[in-house]
Parts: sequence; structure tokens; C-alpha cells
Amino acid sequence: MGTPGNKIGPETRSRILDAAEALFVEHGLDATSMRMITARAEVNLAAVNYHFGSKDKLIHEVFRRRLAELNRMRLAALDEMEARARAEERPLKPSQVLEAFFRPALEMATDTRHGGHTFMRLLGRTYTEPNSFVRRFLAEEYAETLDRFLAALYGALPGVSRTEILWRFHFMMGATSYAIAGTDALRLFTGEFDDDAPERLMPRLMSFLLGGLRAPLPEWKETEE
Amino acid sequence: MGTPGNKIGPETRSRILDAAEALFVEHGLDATSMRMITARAEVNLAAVNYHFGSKDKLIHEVFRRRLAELNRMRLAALDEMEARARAEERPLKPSQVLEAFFRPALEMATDTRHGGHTFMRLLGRTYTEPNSFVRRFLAEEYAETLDRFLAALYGALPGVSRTEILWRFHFMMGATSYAIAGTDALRLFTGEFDDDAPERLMPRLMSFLLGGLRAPLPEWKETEE
DNA sequence: GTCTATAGGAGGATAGAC
DNA sequence: GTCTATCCTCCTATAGAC
Repeated sequence: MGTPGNKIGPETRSRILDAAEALFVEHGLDATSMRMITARAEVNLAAVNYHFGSKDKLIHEVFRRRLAELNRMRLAALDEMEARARAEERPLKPSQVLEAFFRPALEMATDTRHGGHTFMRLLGRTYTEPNSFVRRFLAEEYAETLDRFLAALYGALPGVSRTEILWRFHFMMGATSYAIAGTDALRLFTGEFDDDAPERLMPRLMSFLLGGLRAPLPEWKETEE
Repeated sequence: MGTPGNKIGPETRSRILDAAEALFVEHGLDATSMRMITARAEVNLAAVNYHFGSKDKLIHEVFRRRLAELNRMRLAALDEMEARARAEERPLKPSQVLEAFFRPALEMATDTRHGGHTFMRLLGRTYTEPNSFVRRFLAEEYAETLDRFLAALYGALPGVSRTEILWRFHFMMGATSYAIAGTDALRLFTGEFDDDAPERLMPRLMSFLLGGLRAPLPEWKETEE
């Protein structure tokens, strides 16, 4: 306000983060330039390097901020489910594990009151992106959460091999990623498309995921070969 | 060889396509420069603009070439399934529709003898990519195929609403995309991981997809609200 | 038809003024 | 701590030589 030059404020840093996040969602990481970011945040071009050191470190921080919150919610939900199961002296159900993992993601994605509701679209496509730098720290941020959830699934599905569960978890992440990226992509491919109320997405996705997770195991033609 | 200057040949054009495809898979569309492409193809920098007009048109042609073949195989498979169903005077089964759509994609992705086995990784992540130019022509290339398959699914699942089928189809595309991008991403997130024989991927994915597609429909809490 | 050379602009990063 | 000015690299595209 009274300060000379461009808009300054105690929240310069978070303005950059928000602007970068929005632009990454809209254009992708590579296609978003520092100039676009600083223009949108209404800060100087040099501010990114001053506050974050480099574009790569800014990217890292954009992801770290949201992932920390998302995984904290997921682990809290899993803790609660496990506590409830222990209290009732019965094992954890697969559907509870899925709820704890995917509901926070979908809520973050569909609740527009939440700051990061567009971030989930970015996250979903980043798993399969080739950028090795991003994938590496994504794996680090996820390590603990994924360990906990895979262990919970192993326990909830005693008859199923770990390899199979790993694959099915991976498939579920893919379906969820598309569910979140969802509406626009779907509309693009099929003109029609009226019903996309976000509150319907969760039951829709959950019933699909559960159906896939509990599907009969494929049989190997072991005899051949 | 005897020609002056750089390597020339009757297949300059396809050498550029192959080099571009490989680099797009590895680094992404934006991160791949014309210099990288022409260096790998061992042709001159100007060759891309000469043969294709621009980088965007080259991208388009990389996708068009493989998608045309993929969708031709898919439609042929669907034709065959429908002919068989007609001959036996019974309706088409959902599993047959899925087979016809997803098996050609997985075969293209896992059969290394096939030229485009890496292309499918690129395709899977492109649906959700923000680049509007690519998404637009992807929708065009897919229009006919998607119409045929959605119609077939509507017929095979008479009790299920079109909206629901559309969503589930979308979820299945997501799961398949991750299945194809698959192995490296999975390995990255979980150290362990031995069993990734590609011939096991198809039954694995199909049983998951079928389970999801035939899952009980979600109930709306219509009474509330 | 294919290559060489270069134009013209955008990218990330930084040195030094204030 | 923030801004201005600028460096150098890399991009796509093209004009003109051969």
C-alpha cells in the first residue's frame, strides 16, 4: 500500500505459491514460465528466485504444501477407522481403507471452498508424467502414507497376494485420477453430459473401486508355458 | 552414405516420426525440442519444418499414425464380437466389449515387437494433459470409436443409466492408463516388486475392470437434500 | 529437395542499485 | 528485502545457398 514500487505484503510468498499452483494446473509445469507466475501474483520477476531459489524448488514447495495436508487427512482417517475396528473387535474392511485414502482426495478436489481444489487435477497427472525430478520427490512425500495403506489392505484382504493388491491399488489410483481430471475430459469426448454433480462423484467412484478391488482373481494358465 | 551432407534416405519422414515419438514418451511434448528430435533422427534441424510444417503438426501426426491403427484394431475386434453374438443369437456381453476396447491397447503397449509399444504410455497421460491443442484433435480421432463402444455398452448393460456407464468407462480408461504407464511408476513408490510379467497384466486389468463395471450401483440419498 | 545460417523472441537466473 | 536491468541459453521458424 504505502510501500514504494510493486505490491508487497507479508504474504508475497504464499501469493507466489497460489499463482504458480493455478498456472501449473491450467498449463502444466513446463509450459508455465516464471514470468507468467510473477505477473499473476503481481510480484517482481526476481521474487521467485529470492523466496524459493529456483523454479524447481518452487514446484517442489507447491506440491509439498498440499500433499502434506492431504496425507495428514488420509492417515487421520485411517487411524480412526482402525480404532473403530479395534473397539468393535473385528478386522478392518477393504471399503474402510478405500474410504480413508480416496475420500480426502475427492473432497479436496470437489470442495471449492478448499484452497487446493484444483491442485488434485495437477497431482493426478503428475504420477505418470515423465519429469523425473517431480516424480522422485512425489515418491518421497508418499512413502509413509503408502506403506500404511498397503499394510492395511494386506490385512483386510488376507486371501489376496501382495502383488495383486499392489496392482489393484495402482489401478484405483488411475481411475481416481481420471475421476478428478474428469468432467472436462469426459465432456470433450462425448457431447452429452448433464449429470456431474460433484456430490455424486464419490459414491460413483467408490462403488466402482470396490467392485474392482473385490473382483475374482484372474487365473493363470500355469499349465501351459 | 554416398549422398552429400547429413544422412538422407527415402524414410527421412518416418525416422523423424519415430524419433519424436520416443522422445515425447521419455520427456513429454513440451520438454522435447526440435533439436533433440532432429539430432536423434540424424536429420537436419530444418527437416521437421520441411516435412511437417511445424512442431504442432508433427505432434499431431505422431498421434494420428498410432491412433488410426489402434482404433482400427478395436473396431475390428468389436465387429467380430458382435458377429459372434448375432450368430449365437444372444446379446453382447460387457466383458466382450471391454476385451475389444482394452486388449488392443494393452497388446500395443506390452508387445515390444510392435513399433508403438512405448506410444501407449504417452497416449494415456495425454487425455488429462492441459495442452488444449492436443486434447482437441485427440477427441476428433476418438469420436467414431467411442460412439460405437458406448453404444455397445449401453446395449450390453440395459439396467444401467447412460451417465453411469459413461463415468465407469472413464474410470476404466484411467485404470488402464495407469496400468500401461505402470511398472516404473509402481516400482518407484514401492521398493519391492518382482512380478511384472506383461502377459499377466491383461488378465489382471480385465478382472479389475469387469469388477468395477459390474459393481452394484451407488444409491443416492435422495430423501435427504 | 535438402541443408546452412540466422533471425527473433522467450526462457531462467543473477548482479547490483535502492 | 525488494526491484531494475541484463546475461546467456535455448527455442521455433525461415530465407536462401546448393
